[in-house]
Amino acid sequence: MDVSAFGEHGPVSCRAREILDRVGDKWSLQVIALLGERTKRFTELKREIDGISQRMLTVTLRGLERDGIVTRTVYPVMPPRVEYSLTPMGATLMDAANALVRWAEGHLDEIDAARAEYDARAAEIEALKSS
Amino acid sequence: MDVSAFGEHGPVSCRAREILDRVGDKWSLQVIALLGERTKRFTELKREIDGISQRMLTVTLRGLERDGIVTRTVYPVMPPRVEYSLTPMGATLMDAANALVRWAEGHLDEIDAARAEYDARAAEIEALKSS
DNA sequence: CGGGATCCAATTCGATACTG
DNA sequence: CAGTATCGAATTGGATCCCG
Repeated sequence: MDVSAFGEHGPVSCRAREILDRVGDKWSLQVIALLGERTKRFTELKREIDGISQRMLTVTLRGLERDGIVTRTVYPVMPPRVEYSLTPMGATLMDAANALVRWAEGHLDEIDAARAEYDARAAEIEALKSS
Repeated sequence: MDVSAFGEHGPVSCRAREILDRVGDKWSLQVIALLGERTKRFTELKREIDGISQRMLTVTLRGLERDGIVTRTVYPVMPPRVEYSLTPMGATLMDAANALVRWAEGHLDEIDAARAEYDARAAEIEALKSS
């Protein structure tokens, strides 16, 4: 197991966490995934991401734009037309995130099982305490 | 660009987000990284993770344990001795997370630069508005 | 030593209303 | 259409105290 990728003892992985804050937040990954398909407009993204509020889509896109992961192109027409797409750096991020997404999909059942067992055991212990 | 790993249109990536919530939270990744080195005790982890409170270390470890990512071994001695280590599944998660951590480390400078440029441009626009 | 329980502050996020 | 602004609810996390 190669631990060095996380840094010697902490500080580096601490820096890495800043990026995980970005990609790991509630919506960024889905936005990146959808923009990986192709350039999309604001409303298009909002329609495709179930449950996101307009506010959070704006906040998420601004954050990704600030970090150089997506580009925002405004066409000065009426009504306004704004298009979002991944930067080259954003595309490489999507590739890296794929490893984690694949892991998640591949272990969902295992995790569900682990949770069920853990919760069952916790309930058992709870039952013992009241007896 | 392979988008299929994120699912057809949303629901799957939604499930995947549950796992990113786990690995992407404030401390899990660092805990996993440290346990990747070797089995460690509670206090050892607390000492090595800068800034973590005892409460959050407990909460983080419980969550990882519930998901079957770490094991918790209690030795019934006085004073108490509790050891944590990665499960086999936890080890594979660490491998997957490495891709993202490497990406983060490799793009920190680029992201910092993008942020600086974005902020500078925002400040410029702000200056224009007040003139 | 390894927590559990509680309280409090900060942050996050959704709903709503308004705008060029 | 694509936002901005504001408010309040919910969540998160730190500090503190206590216990076996």
